[in-house]
Amino acid sequence: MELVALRTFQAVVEEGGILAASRKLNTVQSNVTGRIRRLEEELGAELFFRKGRGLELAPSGKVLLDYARKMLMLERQTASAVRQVGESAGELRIGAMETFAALHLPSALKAVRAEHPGLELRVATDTTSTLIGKVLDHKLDCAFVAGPVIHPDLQFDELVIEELVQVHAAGTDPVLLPLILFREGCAYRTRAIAWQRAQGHAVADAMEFGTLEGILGCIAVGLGWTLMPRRVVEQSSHAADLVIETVPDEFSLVPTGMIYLREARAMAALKTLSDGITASANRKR
Amino acid sequence: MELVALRTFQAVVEEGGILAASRKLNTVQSNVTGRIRRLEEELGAELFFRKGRGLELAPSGKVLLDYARKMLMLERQTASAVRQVGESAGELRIGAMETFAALHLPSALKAVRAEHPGLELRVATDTTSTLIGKVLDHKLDCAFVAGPVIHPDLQFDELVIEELVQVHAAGTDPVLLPLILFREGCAYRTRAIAWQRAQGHAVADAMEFGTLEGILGCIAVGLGWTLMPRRVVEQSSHAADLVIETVPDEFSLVPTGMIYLREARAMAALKTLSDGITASANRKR
DNA sequence: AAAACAAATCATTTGAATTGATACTTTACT
DNA sequence: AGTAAAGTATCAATTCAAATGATTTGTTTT
Repeated sequence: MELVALRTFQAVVEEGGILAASRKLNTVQSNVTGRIRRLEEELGAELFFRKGRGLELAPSGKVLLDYARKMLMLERQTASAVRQVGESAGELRIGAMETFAALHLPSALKAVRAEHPGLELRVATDTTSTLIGKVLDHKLDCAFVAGPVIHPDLQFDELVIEELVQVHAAGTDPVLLPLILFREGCAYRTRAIAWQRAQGHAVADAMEFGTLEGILGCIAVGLGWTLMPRRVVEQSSHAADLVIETVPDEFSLVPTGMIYLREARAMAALKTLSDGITASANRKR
Repeated sequence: MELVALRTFQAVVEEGGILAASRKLNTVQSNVTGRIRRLEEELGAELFFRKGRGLELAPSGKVLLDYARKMLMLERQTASAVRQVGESAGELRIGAMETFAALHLPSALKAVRAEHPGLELRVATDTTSTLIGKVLDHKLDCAFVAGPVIHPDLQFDELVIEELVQVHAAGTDPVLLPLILFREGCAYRTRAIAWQRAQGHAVADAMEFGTLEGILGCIAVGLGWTLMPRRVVEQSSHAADLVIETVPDEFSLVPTGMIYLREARAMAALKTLSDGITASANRKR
């Protein structure tokens, strides 16, 4: 099976016919007919029902269409990922949860810049689950996420233990307010919900929000409450308006660390980076 | 990019050289050299470092290797999935959680057999998450899983609400015993753990076990406790030795239903099947 | 220095995919 | 019914990209 065949097949389905597909693919009709026929021979399956004029997708075809889409998607990803490696030589692509980026990255990045002056640094913030996927796909060289992460291809080095606290505005009662959280996949989300359950509170409708300062701003004006690392709240520009409540250890303590592919390039820079994190964490303690 | 190129690339990496790869692929050395060179041109990346005699995988190559493996894996899956469709004409492939299979399937299958006499029935038991994957990959026509399932390509029809109860052996204290559960991905697992947390109990080390009767057997001799649908326990051959404790609604009630691809073939048989389930559930109530 | 091994290069060949023309089938219109 | 239009299948001729086999270049090993 070759990808040309799958590209052709997909075009026929999407254009609704062989002639239309041939135009889209800049080739002639007989060519498309032939490629489809060979694909059918190879798979030993009838992909289309021939109806004199026009085709109708057969059951096998529907199945193949799903897989063809996956493969062609993967082909595009492959090409872009491999090209990126070249472009990202001398580049360190770092991912981090937004809270982590705000709290720990700045000083650590300074250390990396000092030790590896030629290295360009890129930082992308996202949720833990998305970051894990991006590291696995070589889209990022490393990422700072809530742990523990257990995966055969990934190394997880625990660096700090983050203390989550409950935050709400002065003069409001969090029990009555909705939970405000990052979008789907946020590692603190499950903690917040588990804690609520444990307290016997129904979980109030959770709002989702994209940015850290945005969440704290909403909370400061009394729109809701959230669970967030203590130091993030203390550093925030809204700190004056916010009330911090401690949370039992089993819900509050989150091991947080760096993940990277076990067979990583740029090991030296990664070491500098993680050392920078632990150094700055110790200074703050 | 074509799959021959990726197959060649993979062979070179795995055999550790172009000559060895050429032998494996039943072709000549210059051929392999050419395919690799063209792949490098197309991707605009150096995949190997040439060291006079022998090659060394370059960073871009490492990335490509990961993706090549994924694609070639997907190619095999594609071929087998498409071939299966042909073979499985006149076949209904059903997946179910083991508990569900024991409890609800038998009578429903009888109904299907009566209405569609020619249809061959296959049943595979697995965990909810695995079953979802298999339905998405067209490996199964439908599956009975713990809901709710929210996915753009899947239809989830809720059929029954399962009541989970705590089970342990007469004369034992479940608080002191380990939790016994199905393997990773079991939908009742998170329930059991959430409930334990809510009660303020530490979650005792969970044991994992493959079969339903196996779990109940272990529990009957006092090895642990578990969370399981009430009717399964009542029907079990070990029922006499087991003690049932009710669990608060928010942890015990599990919406359970049938999933299938929105664009499913064999709609008629699926309807018969789900009707059979609801009919038998009503009879039991 | 010679032998052995591995990869790159290149002229030549081969064959699988493409082309272009033609035949066939259904649908739409008069 | 008759005809035009639109779509697909088939097939001989062609083409071009990939495969071949021999040669060259470079690196280890002895």
